[in-house]
Amino acid sequence: MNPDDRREAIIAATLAVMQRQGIAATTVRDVAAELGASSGLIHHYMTSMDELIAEAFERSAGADLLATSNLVQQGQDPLDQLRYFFDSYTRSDGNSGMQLWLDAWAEAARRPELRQISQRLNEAWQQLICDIIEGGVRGGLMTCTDPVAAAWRILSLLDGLHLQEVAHSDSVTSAQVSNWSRRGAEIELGLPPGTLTEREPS
Amino acid sequence: MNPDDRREAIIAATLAVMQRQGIAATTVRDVAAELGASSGLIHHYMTSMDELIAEAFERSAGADLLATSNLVQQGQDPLDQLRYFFDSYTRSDGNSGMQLWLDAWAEAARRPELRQISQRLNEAWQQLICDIIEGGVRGGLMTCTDPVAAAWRILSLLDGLHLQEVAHSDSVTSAQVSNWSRRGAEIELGLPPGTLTEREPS
DNA sequence: GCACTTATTGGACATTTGCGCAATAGCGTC
DNA sequence: GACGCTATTGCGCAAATGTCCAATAAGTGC
Repeated sequence: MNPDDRREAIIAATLAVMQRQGIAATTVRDVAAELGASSGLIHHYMTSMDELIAEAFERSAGADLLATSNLVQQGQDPLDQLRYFFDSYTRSDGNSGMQLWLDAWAEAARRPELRQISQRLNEAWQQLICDIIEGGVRGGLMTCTDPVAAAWRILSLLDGLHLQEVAHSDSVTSAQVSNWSRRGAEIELGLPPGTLTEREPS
Repeated sequence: MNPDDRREAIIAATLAVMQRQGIAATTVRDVAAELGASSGLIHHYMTSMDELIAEAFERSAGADLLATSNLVQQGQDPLDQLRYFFDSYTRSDGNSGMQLWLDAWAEAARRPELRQISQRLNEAWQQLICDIIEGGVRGGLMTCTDPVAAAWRILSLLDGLHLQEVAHSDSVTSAQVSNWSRRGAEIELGLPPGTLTEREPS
């Protein structure tokens, strides 16, 4: 197989294992089994386990960010963009992605490569929200005196609620994450209740 | 040594190792070394590694909750209580406590006993905030139509910001966590800016 | 002093881990 | 068809880990 393709296949297999078992429980042998290849092959392409994990996480989390960013672009105005943002962030396609983030945040203190990636991606998420807010304020659609702080708050609120949902699904449900976070953003930006309500699937 | 004291000593040693190396990297042998005893002794008092970790985490996180709860009691009115709450939650005595929470949330999916404890404690934190809000609404000091949701939002916002501070200290600083979360609560509860500002250390 | 309980030790055991290495297979080039 | 490069294999190694267990030390009540 083409080396580049093989590398991609290894990363994809790693991601599958990571989503199924978590970062800490991902082993070279599991990845090899997922790939249907030998464990030696993984080391032929990757220097170390850490590199493998960091690369796989970046691939997954980066794709999510890009997807959301693209979806936001489709919004007609800042309010519409924010609605798209929440639709994308609170979509309920399993929580494997969020569990990965939980692992990454916890491991960040001890894995420098992973830390760098998660920090960069989180800042990009914040920037995405910040741009929407600044557009909304300019257009007179939103009220906000400190878009940077507000963007961090909205992102942190979402992450904090998602965290509860993933870690303690009995405490906070997926629907509550969606409703409560949207309502929080409405309050934050001086929007009437219901402005950011989820689109009805047609 | 007295069995009860010995048990406490084991838990204290476990906590020290957990804070130094993280939950996932805490081993029985490390705890034994920290204690200056043999590894067999740990298993003589604890059924399993999971129980050991869960108990140590509960001891630490439970003490934090109790301390904050006691401090909140000293507040003269709900606004004062909320101020005490933020003072306690955003105090900067190192982040080892928050790193433990990050580890616990990430591990919750894979360690049922730990999950149960973290869930119970998080619900208690939410309840603490919820009680303050309900008192504030009753007294006409705060505006809030859904105290349960608002309490989850304030807690999640704090956790989400702290998370950024602990995982990516370059992105969000301790002071920003304090300022931004207090401002967020003011917006949430319809309070004038500055109402929840940190007390000046006299 | 003697039996009995319990705290404590130190190491054995099976398993799992990341990683390395010698051997093999596959494929393109002359 | 021979050669050479590299992808790939499969196994082995050393280290680490949770758990268990037989042996010993230390009390403790009679």
